[in-house]
Amino acid sequence: MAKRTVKIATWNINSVRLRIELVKKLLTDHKPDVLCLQEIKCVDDAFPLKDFHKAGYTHVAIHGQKGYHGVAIVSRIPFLKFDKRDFCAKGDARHISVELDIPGGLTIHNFYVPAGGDEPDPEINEKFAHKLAFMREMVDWFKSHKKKSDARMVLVGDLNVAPHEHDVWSHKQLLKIVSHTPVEVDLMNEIIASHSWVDVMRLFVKPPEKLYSWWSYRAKDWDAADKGRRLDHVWVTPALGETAKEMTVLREARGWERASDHVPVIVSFAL
DNA sequence: ATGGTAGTCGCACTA
Repeated sequence: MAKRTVKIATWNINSVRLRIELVKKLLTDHKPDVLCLQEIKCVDDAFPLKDFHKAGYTHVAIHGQKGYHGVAIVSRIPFLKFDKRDFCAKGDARHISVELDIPGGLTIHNFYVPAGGDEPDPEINEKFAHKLAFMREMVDWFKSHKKKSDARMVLVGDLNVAPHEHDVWSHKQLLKIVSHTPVEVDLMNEIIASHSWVDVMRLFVKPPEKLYSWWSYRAKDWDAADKGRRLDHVWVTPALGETAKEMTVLREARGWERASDHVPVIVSFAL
């Protein structure tokens, strides 16, 4: 049977309502089959559904929250089911998953991991404690909920951890900065081990080449300073590793007017 | 060592 190309994009949009025109530009220019959004910053009812419907994305799964966080998956491919989980049981909307209606099936998990505040000590910073607990729960949950359909899974999102030396502009200077501390990287590696997840972005851009998906709003000139971090990720289960054919980090999107501080990551799979 | 920017919802919080 002929392989079908399925293009999946992930983007921390930092308010989907404010940046709906940028989202539409991404959909028009790159035509992903599925777009996973983080930080939509609105409740389900306020999600700009009509814009997505007009653009051909008629299948939409939303896990929204007033003002903060929130994730969604919009798709041209129908869903067989969708699910969401309240990690850490505190009412935060940071996870949603769908199963795509394609031969062989495909489950997509979309995560927005807590940023974790500034101080990398869980004893004095409860936001960092929350981040570590969230990641610990990801490890436990992925280990304890194994089923047959897990063979074909994609995990995307803003994981708020830049794990490798070349995922940050200065490994040495960021070792004590939240997103690049050893305790976070260790936990991320435990999550990866839970399903032998494959880091798709790094299949295409090998170290020591730098790879970033986020540049702070606080830099005077983000492009010239280029003090980025790779906080956004696309992982697949081993059965899908060979199916990833193309990967784009849309750096130019950081320069768009009224940009998000994250840029889209787009991967094409031959499924 | 500090402060720099952005978004939402209100005038504090998260990132």
